[in-house]
Amino acid sequence: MGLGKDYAQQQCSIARALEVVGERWTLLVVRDAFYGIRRYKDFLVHLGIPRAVLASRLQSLEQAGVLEKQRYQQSPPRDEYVLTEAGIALWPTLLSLGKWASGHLEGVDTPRSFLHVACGSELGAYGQCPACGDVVPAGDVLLTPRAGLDPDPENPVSRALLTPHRLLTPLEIDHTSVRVQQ
Amino acid sequence: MGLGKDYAQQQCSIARALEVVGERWTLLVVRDAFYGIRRYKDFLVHLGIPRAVLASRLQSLEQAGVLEKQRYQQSPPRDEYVLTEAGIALWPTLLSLGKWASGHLEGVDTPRSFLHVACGSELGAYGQCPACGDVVPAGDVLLTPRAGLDPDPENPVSRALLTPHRLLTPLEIDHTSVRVQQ
DNA sequence: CCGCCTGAGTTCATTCATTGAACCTGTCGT
DNA sequence: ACGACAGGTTCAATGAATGAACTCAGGCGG
Repeated sequence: MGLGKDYAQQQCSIARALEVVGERWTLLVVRDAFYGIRRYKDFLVHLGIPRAVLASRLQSLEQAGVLEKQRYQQSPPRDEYVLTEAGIALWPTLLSLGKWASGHLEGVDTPRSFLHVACGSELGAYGQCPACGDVVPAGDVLLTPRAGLDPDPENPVSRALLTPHRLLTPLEIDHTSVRVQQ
Repeated sequence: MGLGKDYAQQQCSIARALEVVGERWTLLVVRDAFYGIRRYKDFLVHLGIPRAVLASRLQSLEQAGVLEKQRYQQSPPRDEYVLTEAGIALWPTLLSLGKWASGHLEGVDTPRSFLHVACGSELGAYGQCPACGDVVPAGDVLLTPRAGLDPDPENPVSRALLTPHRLLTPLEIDHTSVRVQQ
């Protein structure tokens, strides 16, 4: 991002965080990684992001240690992008952003719930489970669509997200008859 | 920001949040507002942001209901920008961003601590006080400089932030002999 | 009353980033 | 041999950010 070489900024950890995840599209890529999206094409289809920008964001997230490339087939060689431990640690940030928008912006409905997979209760603002009281790790969060979610039926990734789904587990996507027109 | 008219994005609360606070500089303006900065000139001096960009960000934050203009003198008429309740609700997001950078990025030291003003203990990742156990509201957080913080002595806002300071309370800034050269 | 100062912007040319479309590359199935 | 496919790169056009200069209204000192 390059906020300049100013002292105040380089020293502030919030500014440093924003240099890594503050660019346009970056946090949406990370969100999708939590949702179980792992492949270039699936990010492309789900986000509607220009190919060059996606390639650039995946590369900088990898360099920052947020995502990691993992080979999922040898030939042709294909990699998928998986959240590292540092990437998974962004979960509270993403959750609090989402909770903020649902609670404080006009006209934002909440088309998905984040539930504690063990007990089914909806997470609080800090990611804690109101029933158990504990902070729920991202892998134990169940992403569940709610009434009002209106996905693009042409979009196989949106369709796959209609099924309740644990964060971080790979999404099963039906790629038959999909053209990426971009 | 305008991420396009895609359904998946418009419906996702994280994407909606990013449309409001996801642009370059925006979250740093909000951070400074938590630090007690309220005036155009002080944001300018502290952030080193271009004037036009600052004016545009302050305006969109006001429109989004994150900041509110308050008149602090009648003549000449001067306003300051103060966080609304919705703006204050961004505190968990900012804190988790900062904690993430300190904990998971290379070479990020933590030049400031966030302490619970009542007991002096340092906040955890979710803004909770490890001693009291409760989540500390932003107004009860004491921002404290730590060893290694190396402010620009020419910058009166950086200087003012050397004193431990409660979030959200206006910063007292010595404006004598400051030139804004930009 | 005059000229200068201050805070809070606006204007504008230059530079930089994003966009969308087209193209490229290695491999596979047929 | 041929097309499809995943995962990119290239490139022209557009839009946003930058930094410097300018504006404007209201004090203030002399």
